[in-house]
Amino acid sequence: MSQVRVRFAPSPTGYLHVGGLRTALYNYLFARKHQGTFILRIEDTDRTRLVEGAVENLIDTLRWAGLEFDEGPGKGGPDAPYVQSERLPIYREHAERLLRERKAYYAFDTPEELEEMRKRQEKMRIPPKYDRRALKLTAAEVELKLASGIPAVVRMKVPETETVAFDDIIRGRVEFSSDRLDDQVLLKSDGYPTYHLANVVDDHLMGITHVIRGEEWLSSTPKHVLLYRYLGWEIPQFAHLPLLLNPDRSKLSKRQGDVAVEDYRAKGFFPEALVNFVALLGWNPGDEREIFSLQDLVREFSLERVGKSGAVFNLEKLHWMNTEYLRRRSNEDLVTLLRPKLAAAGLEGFSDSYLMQVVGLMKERVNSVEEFLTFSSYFFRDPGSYDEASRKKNWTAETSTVLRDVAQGLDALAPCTATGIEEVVRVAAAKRGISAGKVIHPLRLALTGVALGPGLFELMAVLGKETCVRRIESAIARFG
RNA sequence: GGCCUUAUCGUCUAACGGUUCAGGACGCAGCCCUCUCAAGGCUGAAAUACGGGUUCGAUUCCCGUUAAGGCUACCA
Repeated sequence: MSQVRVRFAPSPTGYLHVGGLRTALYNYLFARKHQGTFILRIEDTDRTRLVEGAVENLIDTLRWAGLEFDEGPGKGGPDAPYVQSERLPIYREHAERLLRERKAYYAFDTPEELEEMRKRQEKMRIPPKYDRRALKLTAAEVELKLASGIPAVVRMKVPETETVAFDDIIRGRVEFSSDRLDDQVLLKSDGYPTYHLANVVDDHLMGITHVIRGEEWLSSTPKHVLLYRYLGWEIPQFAHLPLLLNPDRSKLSKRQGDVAVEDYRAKGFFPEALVNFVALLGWNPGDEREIFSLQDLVREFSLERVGKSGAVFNLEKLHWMNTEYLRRRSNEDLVTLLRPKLAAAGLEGFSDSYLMQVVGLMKERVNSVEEFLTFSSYFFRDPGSYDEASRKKNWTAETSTVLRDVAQGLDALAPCTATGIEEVVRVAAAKRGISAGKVIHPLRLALTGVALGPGLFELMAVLGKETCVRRIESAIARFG
């Protein structure tokens, strides 16, 4: 196999889609696996859909995910520029070549005329397709229209009846009959190319060996094959990836949940977890391993093991995956990640050793760094409210009396250790002749405001006795 | 409507004609552990869309049906 060159070619319409992330990932893995080159190319040929800052966002998100590209915008490379809007003359040149060779032709139809034509065809129940009225124009008529500045497009001339076939790495041989193919617009009236022209021209000029992209492109591939043939170019290998799906099995869309990688990033998912998760949507190693670092994936990946059917983007498994990665992080790492989130919530001034203890207690109970705050805010501030169900169930007539005993016992406790605290609590319970549980549950409520969390004595040792006593007193003041 | 693609537990998937009561994972249920919640351990329910072939033998190959999805733009 000659030197592998692959590309990820998103259009900058705002954010990186998780489906795009997987496409980028598979391209990246394939390139690295074969010591090839991974190229980022920006397909910004639709001026109406441009979004400010989208390219920077795309690059930033790719970097976050760990997918470094070798050539692309901002990075340069032998085939620069890698932004299609900066390559307009190249597309025009090739369009003109096709024009000269009569493999393409000018058309001057207005959007209204095309719309009308489509409606008529629909009514007659025939497949909507350009009727080639522009081909009836004489050379002189075309010249005249061009000269007078009437908006013109260049359309490719698809052969009447011919079988267009190609071999897809994932799907095998796929055949189309050319009479079903439309005379695709190649160059728009604003001078920009359509995807089809720009894509084929760039893939050839950039020496792309494998086109790895989503299945939504499968139907337009015969047009691309025809274009390669018209231009006399070698056809790259195609690999059309199965789609990522909504729970209802339609193509993954914004309507049914988060599709932007940055949404998951903002929610605190680890890049390794998201990457690992999407890698397994359509690909598997053939055995029962599921946790893979990017390096592992590079080693194991192959297009041959990519499946054919669409995969539902299953949030629950992503959560599990993220939890797996969280458990694997060191407590030090987690403290480092937690600190800025605390600061953002206006919670500062905690020592590393304090946060290390919090992380130690909560690590097995949270699924993301965010959850250290949402599930255990009581480590960082006194409870603002108390779980009502737990209060009703656990706060009895004798509670305040026994908690006062506990507070007193804590005051007297010299080294405030978990075992020492446990002793205090059990002694207080014994003194009033009640079970330890009768103390533990209301005590937890008084200290944390909630009914769940880590072992109470460890938790109290971390909070420290001043905080514990203060919270006990304020709960007693509140509930009597 | 036309063209193309796809079809194993709810979901992600394994089994590339034969040591398969169809394996694993997520999720779910139960039990154990236990001061709660988790974690952990154990157990369980849960699938080859349907109908024809081919074959000694089909989840696996072929055909049809059905269903789902994609495409059908001067969007990518």
